[in-house]
Amino acid sequence: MTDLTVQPKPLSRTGGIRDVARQAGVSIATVSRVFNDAGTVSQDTRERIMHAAALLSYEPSSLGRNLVRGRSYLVGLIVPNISVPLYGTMIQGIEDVLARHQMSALLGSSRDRPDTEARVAQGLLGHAVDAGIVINSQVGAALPVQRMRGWVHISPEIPGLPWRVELDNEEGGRLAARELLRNTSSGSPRTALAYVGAPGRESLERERGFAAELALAGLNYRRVVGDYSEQSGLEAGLELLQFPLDAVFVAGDLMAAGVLRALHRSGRNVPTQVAVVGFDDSLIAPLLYPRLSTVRQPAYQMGAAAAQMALDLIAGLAVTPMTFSPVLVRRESTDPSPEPPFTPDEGRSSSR
Amino acid sequence: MTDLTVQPKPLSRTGGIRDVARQAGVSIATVSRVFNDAGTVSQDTRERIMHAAALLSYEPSSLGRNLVRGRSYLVGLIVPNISVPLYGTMIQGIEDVLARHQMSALLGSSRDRPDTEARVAQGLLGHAVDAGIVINSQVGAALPVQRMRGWVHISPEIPGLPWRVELDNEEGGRLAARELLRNTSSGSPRTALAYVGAPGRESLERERGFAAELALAGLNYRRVVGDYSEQSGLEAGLELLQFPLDAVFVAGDLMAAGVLRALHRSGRNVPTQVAVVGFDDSLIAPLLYPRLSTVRQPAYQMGAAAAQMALDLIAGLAVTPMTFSPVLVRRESTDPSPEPPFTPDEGRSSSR
DNA sequence: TTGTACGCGTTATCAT
DNA sequence: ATGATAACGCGTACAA
Repeated sequence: MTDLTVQPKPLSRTGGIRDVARQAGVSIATVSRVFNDAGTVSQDTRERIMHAAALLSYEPSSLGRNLVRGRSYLVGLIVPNISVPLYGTMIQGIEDVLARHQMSALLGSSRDRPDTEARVAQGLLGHAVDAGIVINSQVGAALPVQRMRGWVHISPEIPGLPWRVELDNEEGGRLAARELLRNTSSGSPRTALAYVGAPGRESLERERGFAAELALAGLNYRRVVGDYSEQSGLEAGLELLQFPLDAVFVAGDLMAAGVLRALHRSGRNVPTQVAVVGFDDSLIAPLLYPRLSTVRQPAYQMGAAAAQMALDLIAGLAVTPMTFSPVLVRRESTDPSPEPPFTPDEGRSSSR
Repeated sequence: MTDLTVQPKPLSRTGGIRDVARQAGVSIATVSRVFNDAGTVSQDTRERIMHAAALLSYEPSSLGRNLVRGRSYLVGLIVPNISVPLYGTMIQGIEDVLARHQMSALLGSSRDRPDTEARVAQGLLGHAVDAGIVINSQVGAALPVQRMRGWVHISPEIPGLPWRVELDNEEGGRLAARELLRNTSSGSPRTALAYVGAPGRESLERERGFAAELALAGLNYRRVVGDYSEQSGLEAGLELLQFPLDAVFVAGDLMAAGVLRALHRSGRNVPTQVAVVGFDDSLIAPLLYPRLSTVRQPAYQMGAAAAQMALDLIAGLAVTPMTFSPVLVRRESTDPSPEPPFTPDEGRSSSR
C-alpha cells in the first residue's frame, strides 16, 4: 500500500495571483477581474496583467477557486462495469457534453454489485462532486446527496425518479416483431416465433411490445428466460430448437450471440431458416456471424442527455425526464441478401 | 448552452468545522485533529467531538482540505476512445487501485484524435489533478505538467518515457507462431502462413517475434497490412486467399473478425483448413465464430500497475517502467476439438 | 492534551 | 477603473 502521506518535494509552488499583481503593479482584485472577464478593466492594465501572468506562467488555481465558489466542477459517474461497450458509448456522450462546459466526469464503478453502489457514491461525494449520473442503478433514490444537487439516472429499472433518461423498451419490442414478420425472400411468412428474455423490468417491457405486435398478426410465441450472458443465450437456443422455430427476438446482443451459436451447432441457416433480432446494437452486433440485426439504443445521445440534465441541475434549472426511441438496424441475421455491401455503419468500428 | 453562472439556491450550507467545535466546546484545531488522526486527543473529547459531528452531520469539506494541502486527490485519465473494450478493462484496473486509496480518476477522451490529446490534458490540469495516466498516447513526453507530478503511459508507441507500462509484443508474436505451428489433428504441419499487421511500432514488434519463431522452423510467411478495423481484416483475408493459406496471425481481434469473415465467404473451414490467432483477447474474441484463439494482453493488470505508478509518483517514490507478458488463449480457431466445452473463461463475459 | 493564529489562493463586496 | 479586505473551510506550527 502506498503511503500517500509521504510527500517529499511539495511541488515547487507556482506564482500566485499576488505575484502577478505585484509584477503588474496592480491589486489582486484587478488580476482576478481579468481572469474572470468580470467588472471592467482598461485595455492598458489588462495587457500589463496578461504579460505579467505569461512571464510568471501563472494560471488561477482551481483549488482556491473551488473553495470560494463552493463548487468542484466535477460530475460523479457511477457505472456497473466500465468494460461493457454499451456503457462505454454512453460515457463518451457524457464526457463530450461535460468537457464542452469545462467540467469533468469523476469515474466510479460499482463492479456489478448493487451493495457497493452507495459506497461508491459516497466516495464520489468525498470529492465534492456538484452532481452525479448513475447508469443502471440498483439502488435508485437511496443514494447519498450531501452537498450536491442530485443524481441523474440512466436506467429503466427504477421508475419514478425525478431526473432520468430512459429508452422506450416497449417500442423496441414492437420494432423487433415487425422486422421478424417482414415477408421473407421466399414469400412464406414466419410463424414459429420465440422470445429470449431475462429477469427485470427492462426485458418485460421489451416483451410486452413484442407480444402486442405479434397479437396484431394473430401470432403467439415461445418464451425462454436467460440472464443476458452468452452462455444463457446458447442454452436458450438449444432449448428452443427442440420445437419448430423460424424467428427469435433476444433481449440483448450478447445473449443473441449465444443463440446464434446454438443455431450454428444445429446446422440451421440464419436468416433463411431462422431469423434473429438482438437488442442494444452494442459493438459486437456487426461482428457476429452472421451480422446481427438488432434494436439500437441511442447510447451516445442518452449519455449526452444525462450530462445535460446534470448541468441543468447544477445551474438550478428545471429538469424533466426524457425517453428515447430505439431504431431497428437491419443486418444479415434478418436480411437474406447474399453478399451484403459494406456500409460505413458496419465493420468500421473504432480501431483495435 | 447551459449558463453555469446561474446558481439560484447555493446549496444550503452544511455545518462547518467551526460549528462542530462550538457544539463540542473545543477549538477547531482539536476537531481537525480528530478527523485526521493526528496529534493526540483524549478519549473523552474525541467522543464529544464525534457526537457533535454526528449531530450536525458534519464531514470535512474536501474543497477546503484540498486547498490547504495543495492536492486534489484526483488522477487524470486520457483514453483515445472509452468504448473500446480493451481500454475499458484497463480503466477498471485503474479505477480499482485508485479507489482503494481514496482517489478518483478524472475521465478525459481524446476521441481518437492525437491533436486533441494535449488539449484534453490541459483540461484535466484545470482540475488540478495530482498526476495522470495516458493510454496509447500519440503525443508522448510533450504533455503539459503544470502543478502535477507527471503522466504515466500505457503505450508501446513511444519508447523512452520514464514512467510507462507496456506489453512484450515480441513475445506475443512468438506465442502466436508457436500456436499456429502446433501439429494439427491430422498430423500434417501448417506451412502456408501469413501475418496481418497494421502501421506502427506495436505491430512491427509482434511481427518480429512471429517471424523469429517461424525462422526457427525454417518457414516464411506472407504479409498484409491493415488498420486494425474489421473492414481492413476482411480485405486482407480476401487478398490472402488468392494464395495457399493454412494459418494466419492477425495483430488485433477486431481485424481478426474480418479475416474470419473472409474465410467464411470463401467457404474455408476454421481451424481445419485455416487456423487463426488474434491479438488482445478483447471481449469480442470468444464471441466470434469460431471462437478466436488470441494473444491476451493482461489489460486489467496493466491498468492497475499504471495506477500504482501514479500513486507512487504522487507519493514521491521512485518509479521504474514495467513490461507485462502476454498469454496465449486457445479457443476454437486453432483447436479442432469438435464440441468445445464451456469454461468459465468463455461465454461468461459480463452481463449485457 | 488543547488552543491561538496564520496561511492556503481565490472570489466578491464595497469603497474610492 | 481600481484597490482594500473580508470571506471560503480547513490544516498546522507554535504556544500554553
